[in-house]
This record gives sequence, structure tokens and C-alpha cells, in this order.
Amino acid sequence: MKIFEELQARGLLAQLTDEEEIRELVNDGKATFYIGFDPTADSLHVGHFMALCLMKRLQMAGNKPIALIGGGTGMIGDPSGRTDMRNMMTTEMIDHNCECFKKQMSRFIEFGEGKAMMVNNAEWLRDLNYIEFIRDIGACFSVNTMLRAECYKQRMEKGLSFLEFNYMIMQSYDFLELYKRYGCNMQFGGDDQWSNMLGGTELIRKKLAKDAYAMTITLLMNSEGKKMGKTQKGAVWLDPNKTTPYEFYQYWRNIGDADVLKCLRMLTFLPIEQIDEMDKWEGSQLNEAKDILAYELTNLVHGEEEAGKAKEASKGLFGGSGSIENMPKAVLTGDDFRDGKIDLIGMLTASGLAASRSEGRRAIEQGGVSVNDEKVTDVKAVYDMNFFDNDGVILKKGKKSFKRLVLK
RNA sequence: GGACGGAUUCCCGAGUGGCCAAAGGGGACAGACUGUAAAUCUGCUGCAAAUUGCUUCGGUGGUUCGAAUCCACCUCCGUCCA
Repeated sequence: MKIFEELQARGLLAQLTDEEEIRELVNDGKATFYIGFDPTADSLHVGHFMALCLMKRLQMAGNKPIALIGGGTGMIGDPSGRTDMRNMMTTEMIDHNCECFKKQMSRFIEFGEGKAMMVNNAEWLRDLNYIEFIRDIGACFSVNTMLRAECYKQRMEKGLSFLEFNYMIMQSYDFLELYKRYGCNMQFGGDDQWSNMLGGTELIRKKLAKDAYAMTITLLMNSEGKKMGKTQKGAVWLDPNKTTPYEFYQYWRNIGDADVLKCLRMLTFLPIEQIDEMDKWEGSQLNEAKDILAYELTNLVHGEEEAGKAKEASKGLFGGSGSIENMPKAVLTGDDFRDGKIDLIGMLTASGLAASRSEGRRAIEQGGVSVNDEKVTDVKAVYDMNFFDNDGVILKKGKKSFKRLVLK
């Protein structure tokens, strides 16, 4: 199976400007393509991960990837798929985030001579001269057409600033620049980027009379139509300091039945035949598929060792076997104790299992807290310092939140 | 620039002088049922030294015994007219 057919089989392709042309280019390894990443945070998240995987797949098929970091476009903020206005970020923040992106990306994609390239659009966007730019590029865009674009429509009610309105033009200009500089003839991105990407192919046609192509990847949605990779606490990050490997593993392990196969297809590198085999599984057997999914992804993002640990810890907590060694740990210091004692609520807050003492108290009152596997309903329960000796204490809040408390 | 309308807790949204830590819904959290799933039901959802106290309704001042609610100014947003 060739790469294009594989992407199709995995359900990754959403919209394409010219299916036949793209199929040929990509399958022959003749595409130089780019995917843009705006530095809106100091870590990549699951959405980016999918794009990086796509890059890798295409690279393995002989195509040349360009990872474009949006040090310039990040100054504007993409209004696509958003109902509210973005907060403006300072240049320092953006530059910092760009650095973080760079580091993380290097772990997935091989950069260097003859391999993938990494470029920052701050290079050409930040020093643009306004008058020159709008005469040269702005003249190529029809406001009438732009207003019809899906990505702006949603914002017509809530309001859209001129700043954000310009985003499409900036992204289009990126494509033009990359085409001129590196012969980049294709752009990939999330499906919400479609209008922005078309802007680029149009611009290249107008300015250079050349054909360029665009293709979008299906956004990873769960069965309820919500974007995946988001939790209440925010995105599922790739940075282990922001989302620990264990949390990362658990996120995928806890995915809904209806979404497992889709995720396996879209996110993992497992052979498609093997995934099709799992498609026949039903009911609780799907748990096995979830285990595989969680392990595979954790392995890709955090490496084999961390994936193994996360799996062991999960087995220890939920399966009865496995070790507690790798369970998420929280370290208590002397400051957490008063007269050598700590109360249960204090343990919950100190371990991060509860955000406030009120929240901790509530969890205890509702019978959701246990210490070393014994349910504790006494809100005033107090523990002695030497209770934490040896292997520490396993504190559990609810069914899925655990911490092993150890003394420093 | 002018005329209106708006800003309430994580989100949506009610409240227009005391009965307001603030209806209702969503989400989150906890419990039951389960398969670490989904659906359903129940509880819960500002903070704390917790039958009490403290801080919150865009901001700052004011009126009042008492303000989310009334007044003044300011900031931001929307609609219409320029």
C-alpha cells in the first residue's frame, strides 16, 4: 500500500485541492510540504502530535517536510475555530514558546541536511513594511471572498478584529514565501485550516502562476464531536512536566469504546491490518485495544521506558498486579506536618489530589478517599509522620486518582 | 464620533435594594452500577480554624442601616447610524 492510500485507509484525509495530483506527488516522494505550528503555548499537544506523525509518515515515503514555526503568525492569532478573541501574547512569550516547540519537535522528526527543515516565519513576517505589503499582497485578496470563508463566519456574531482578520493573509504569504525559498508545493494542516490554506494556493497562482496543493487532516474528534486531547485541566501536553507520562497513558487508556479504533488508526504506526483485526473486538475486549493504544502512544511520545513504567503503574492500580514502584509520587516535606502530624485533608492538598481543603473535605465526606486501600470517612483523620516510612502511603481519591506519598 | 444594548461563579445564563455564596442548565468532582468504557441514577460544585466566619457579580468612587441590584466616572464588547 502506498502512502496516500495508507493515509486514506487510516481516515486521516479530510479535504484536498486536487486528489489525483496530490496522490501522485506524495506517492512518488516528490512533495515538499509544510505544516505550520503556532506557538500558543510552551508545549506541543496531541493535536500537534497528529500533524507530526503525518510529517513522519510522509517523510518515510520520501517527501520533504518543512516544520514552520509561527513566530510571526503567533503575533496575530488564528481566529479559525474559535469563538472568542485570543489573548495577545508578548514577543518574549512567543519566542520562548518557539524554542520549546523546536526542542520537542526534534524528538519526532529528523532535521538536518537533506532531511526535514525547520523554519520560523518570524523571519519574513515581523519586518514587513505595511504599505509595501498591502500593495503587493493585500491587493490579491478579496474581502468579499474572505468574509465568505467558514473560519470567519462563526466570528461574525461574536466579533472579529482587523488584526485577526489578517491571519489568513499572513498564512497565505507564508506558503508563497516557502514556495519561493524552498520550492514548497504543498501544505498540510488541520481541517479548520482549510480556508487559510486555500488562500495560499490562490496567492501562489496569482503571484507566480504556479500550482500548489493543500490537504487537510481530519480533526481528531471523539464520538461526541468534541476535539480530543482536551481535558478539564486543559490540553494533553507532550511535555512530561505538564502532562506526566502516567497521565498521558491514562488519558488514552480511558478513551470511550467508540473512539479506540479511530485513534489507533489515526495516531499509531501499527500496521493497518493489525488494527483492522482489532476492529472485530467487542465489549470488554476493547480494553485490550485501549491498553495497546495507550502503550503505543506513550511509547511514541515519551519513549519505551516511560511507557513501560506507566503501564506497570496502571496494572498495579487497576489490575491488582504490577508494581507500585512506578505509581505517581508526591513528596511530603517537613513543612506539611505540624508537630509531626498531618491530617487527611492536608495530605490531599499536599499531593495535589485536591485543589483546596474544601475540595478535599468534600471528597472524604462523599466516601471517595482511601488510605492504603482502606476507605476513610473521618474528615478529621490525622496521621503520624512515621506512618509514611518504608514504601510510603497510597492515597486514593475517587477511582482513578492515586498518589504514593513519601517522606523526603 | 452619535444612539442604544451588554459584562454575574469553570462555561452558558437567571437575579434589578435585605429572604444572595447568588435560580436553572452544561461541565468537573464524588457515590451506585460496570470493563479504568458508554448510558443511567444520587450527591456535590467560592474559601476557611466550618451549625460559624471571610471574599466574590468588568474597574474605581458614591448613595444607603444594608448594593450583583441605585448614582457618577472609567474599561472592554456587541448592534445600528456615520
